[in-house]
Amino acid sequence: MDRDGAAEQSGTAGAAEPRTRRNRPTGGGVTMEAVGRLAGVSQVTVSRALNDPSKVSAETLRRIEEAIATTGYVPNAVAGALASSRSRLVTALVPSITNVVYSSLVKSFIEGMRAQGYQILLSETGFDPVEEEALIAAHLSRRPDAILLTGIHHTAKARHQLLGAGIPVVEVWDITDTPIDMCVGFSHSEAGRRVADFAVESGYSVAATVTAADERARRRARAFTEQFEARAGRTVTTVELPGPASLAEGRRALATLIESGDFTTGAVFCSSDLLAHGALIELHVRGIAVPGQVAVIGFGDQDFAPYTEPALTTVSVDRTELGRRAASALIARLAGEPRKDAVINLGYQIVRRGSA
Amino acid sequence: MDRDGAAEQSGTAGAAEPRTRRNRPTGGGVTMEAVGRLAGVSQVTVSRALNDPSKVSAETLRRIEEAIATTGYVPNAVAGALASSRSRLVTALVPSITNVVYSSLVKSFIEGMRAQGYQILLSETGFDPVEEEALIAAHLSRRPDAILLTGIHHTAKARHQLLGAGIPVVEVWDITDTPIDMCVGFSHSEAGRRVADFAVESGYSVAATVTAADERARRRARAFTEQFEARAGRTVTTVELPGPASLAEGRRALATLIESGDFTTGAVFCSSDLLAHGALIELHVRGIAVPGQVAVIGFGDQDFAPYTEPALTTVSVDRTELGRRAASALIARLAGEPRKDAVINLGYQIVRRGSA
DNA sequence: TTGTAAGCGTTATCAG
DNA sequence: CTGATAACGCTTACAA
Repeated sequence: MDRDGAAEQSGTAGAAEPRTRRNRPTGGGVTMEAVGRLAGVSQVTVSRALNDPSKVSAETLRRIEEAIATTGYVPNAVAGALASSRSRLVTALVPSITNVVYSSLVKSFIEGMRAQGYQILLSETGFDPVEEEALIAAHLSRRPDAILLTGIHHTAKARHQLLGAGIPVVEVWDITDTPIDMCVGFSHSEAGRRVADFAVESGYSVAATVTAADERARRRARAFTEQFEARAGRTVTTVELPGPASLAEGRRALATLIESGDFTTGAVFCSSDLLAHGALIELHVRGIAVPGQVAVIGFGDQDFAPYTEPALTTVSVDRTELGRRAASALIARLAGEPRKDAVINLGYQIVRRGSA
Repeated sequence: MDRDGAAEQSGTAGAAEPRTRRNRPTGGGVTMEAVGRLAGVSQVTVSRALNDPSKVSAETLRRIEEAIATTGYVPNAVAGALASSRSRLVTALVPSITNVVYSSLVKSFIEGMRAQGYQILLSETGFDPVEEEALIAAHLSRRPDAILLTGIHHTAKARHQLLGAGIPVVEVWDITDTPIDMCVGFSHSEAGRRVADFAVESGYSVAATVTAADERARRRARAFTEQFEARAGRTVTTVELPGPASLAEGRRALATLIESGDFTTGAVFCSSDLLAHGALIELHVRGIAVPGQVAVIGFGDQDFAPYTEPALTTVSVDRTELGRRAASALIARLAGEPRKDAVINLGYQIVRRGSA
């Protein structure tokens, strides 16, 4: 079979058609038109064959499929989106793509959306609302069918543009009574408070927090501190890191805490498991018994948490479920279903292991 | 100022224009047309104001900017891409987005591309070439200006479609003399061999490998094994995991190795730092001296590697630089520069710390 | 079952 | 400096 069927057909087409604006530069794209010509049908029929094969006769379908195979045709989703005003594209904004907490959430979100034929355009805001605003505009320019945002705090302009876009929006990893559209997450302040309860009830009368530069983490730490101070009547020592969480920062924070002399025994609530793991290592190196002298509580329940030494007591949030629920919330809206549960609280769970 | 300027203008426009096909459904999108009407200029002038302000008078520009602000206009990149056949979109495919090794690489790639105005459509292949093939087709349908792939092994159909797309392609995290287009990475087999040299020269005469389900990791392990056996004259014990690397799997693998009795002393080469860290923990729990009785070597030099106990000896690959170079390679091509270095070998570095 | 025609919101070309 | 006008490659009526 002739590899270059299109060229052959152009002869068939006959008389000199007026040449179009662009001199068909690189072979950049086979069109439905070309596929149709090769299959002996019109362009629309090819469109139908692709979008709803039941509307095309078996024989025609076969010829079209053959033509697609020989031309190596790849549908142009850009043109499709413009014509139908449905892009089958969904946008997602997360604070960090290298942080498993977010990437695992996004992973299950992507899987959920992909199962329905949606592709995901992902960007990272770096925890910065201004950056987020710029990215929202950039994403909106691609005319996504829906959008996922992390957190509930966005600039006024961002909210305005989101509302103006008229598409379903889901905010995740936090919770509010007044979402832009929909929301699936949990309460960070409540989680912080409950960890304080847990610490108090576990018998710790002294506490410290180690918190990365993340508004939600700070909110947890603040709630923890208030509750712990209220119940234990002791001031909580606070360490706020200037940057993101890491094992190294966890070690350093514990070293600081211990060496300062302010904190020699008690419970440390870290804003992430990574920090907590670092804390564990530093304590081990210094020969400080865990949880005997110092207890450590993490946040996130990352997959390594059960395997640290001792195993990490932490707060578990089902990120996979969260991503899944975010996806199905959007999918329901995209399918035209009326919005039912605008706010879904997935909660969290304090998992007691060896470290506290 | 009237919020709904467009409506006001439609009165100005005068007589009944023939209504278009769609009844302007949701206010889904302000157009350049609408902005132009409000600013008292034509649609093309708005386009110019946005793409090349120097071609528009200062006064006109001001009025257009005002109109954009009051209408909340967001450019339609879909229409723009169709008209210009440049999408300003670049596609990236990685095996896993939750694995820092890849996400950190992608992060710096994204930053590099974004600086030039490109957005990145990211998907995860799950280490599966068939899945990758499907994703390549899906991505190509968005008509990206360029594409980044992880690794050098792709299905024949994928290669064919990539070639047909006629866009710059960069393959990363591996190396070959025959890239689809360009390639930036390092040699996995060479790295494996050099780790074997390192182990032999460090005095270990017994070795084992623990390897996750990743073709490149296996290639490193195989090269390590061959070289070690050749130089030390001893068979290398091999543990191949069925799934991805994790701290848990690292612990388990070491437990298996030790309990089998085949391996009581020597060096263990793990296919990732995560596995190595798990190994360290398991050895610690069992009271086995590191590196005295068992030495551990990781791969990747993740940020936690210097902070494990003992600090992890591992193979460092500059992923940030890799992502950056991949971006600049594409950007150069997109700017029309001729391809210079089609293959860039960034190498790797064996970092000796405490564990081996 | 298939085809024709119009239009999606831009950019590129060509005039003025 | 500004404006018509023709594409870009599809999808959606509407007709045959």
